Amino acid sequence: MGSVDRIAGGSGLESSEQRGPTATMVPPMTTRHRLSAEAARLFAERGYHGTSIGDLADALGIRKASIYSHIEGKEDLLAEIALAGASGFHLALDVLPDDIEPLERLRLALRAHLNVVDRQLDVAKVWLHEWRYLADPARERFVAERRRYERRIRDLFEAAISSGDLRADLDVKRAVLLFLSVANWGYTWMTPGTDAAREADAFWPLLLDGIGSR
Amino acid sequence: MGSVDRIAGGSGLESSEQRGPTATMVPPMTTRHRLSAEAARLFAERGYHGTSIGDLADALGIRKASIYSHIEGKEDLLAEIALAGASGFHLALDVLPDDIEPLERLRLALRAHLNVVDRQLDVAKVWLHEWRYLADPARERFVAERRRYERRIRDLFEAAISSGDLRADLDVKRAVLLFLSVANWGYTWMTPGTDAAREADAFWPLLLDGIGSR
DNA sequence: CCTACCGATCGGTAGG
DNA sequence: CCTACCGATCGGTAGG
Repeated sequence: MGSVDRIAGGSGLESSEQRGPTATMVPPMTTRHRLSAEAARLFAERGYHGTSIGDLADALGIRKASIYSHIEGKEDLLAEIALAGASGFHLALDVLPDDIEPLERLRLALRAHLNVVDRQLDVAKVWLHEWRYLADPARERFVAERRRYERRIRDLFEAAISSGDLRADLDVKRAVLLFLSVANWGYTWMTPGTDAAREADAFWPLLLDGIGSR
Repeated sequence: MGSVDRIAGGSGLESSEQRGPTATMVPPMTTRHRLSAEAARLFAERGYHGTSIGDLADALGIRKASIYSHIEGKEDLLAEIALAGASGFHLALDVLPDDIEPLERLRLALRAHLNVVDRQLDVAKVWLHEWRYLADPARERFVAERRRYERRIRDLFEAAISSGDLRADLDVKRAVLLFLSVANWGYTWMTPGTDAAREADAFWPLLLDGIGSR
């Protein structure tokens, strides 16, 4: 549980591998960072219950008992990754420009969300599926962060209605669900090479104007 | 593996509980049926790797060794449930009336999909998430069924474009993805009491006409 | 970071 | 459907 506090800005869970010869001066990853990254990768691939501490140790090239010098228990890793996912999505909204129209903000929010899914696919998968294996103090915190995120998306919708960019009679609850459906379903079809901004902009007119012929 | 063939029409996975005093003459559930239903329930709740054969035995009130008189291995159950999910979604499309306009068929397809999610929530969750723990002969069959389902939805879109009900310049690939996003994301917000047809009809104008103000 | 080890539980089998 | 049992692995600890 305690290790959750160790997440610094940027969460350090972006990638578990060093870049190739084109990138220069990338600092070495500490074992603690590699542990987080490998845990995200394995939890995403095999699931939390399908990944053993021994699997993690093998991935790091150390003995499994050594894992416990970094964490107190396996669930620490799940809590850390799930909350890092929440941080990633929140941060993506935080850095949105605020001198633009509400509808434009909403468009950029879709871009931002799909971008996080694409750039942190492992973390996003844990954020979507594995969080439910969290036990209660961490689980409650996670659920609160997720609800807060949904509220922030809803607020963007409300603002765009107030400004007249979206229909005044819009079914906000379901419009938010529609937005989140598209945004979260991205994990199924996005691969590391996907251009998230391009995809978001391709979905945007579908959402805005619909699929109908009129 | 072999037990997959035992799925009859309707799959028998609808519910693990007998009805209350209002329903009459409901035939007793065999242990084999209860095993499937409990497995779907537990796999949906705790995940495939988070559910032990002992958990299943406890849920049925028998010893875990007795489970093996019904299945050859734990994965049989996963294959059976995942493929029962595929059957459920396909069947829902099969029974759609074919003397109606393409766009109306598409609307009913959304109803049908959300209805399956609602009525077989446990099976739908396994169909969405747990299938990936399937090993290869069963996994390939599952993936083929899933692709076939997506193709059927795509065909409905193509037909509705041909008939002029949907825009001729529609981005079909992403429109299908939008449809499936909404349909599949339903598992997160639907509860046993949800009116699936009502929900589908509430999402429909959002999809058709969009959320924009024009 | 290691070796050595713990009790509990895992999926599964033998043989009724 | 049961009792009895299997080797392997689980998360985790002791003690360097």
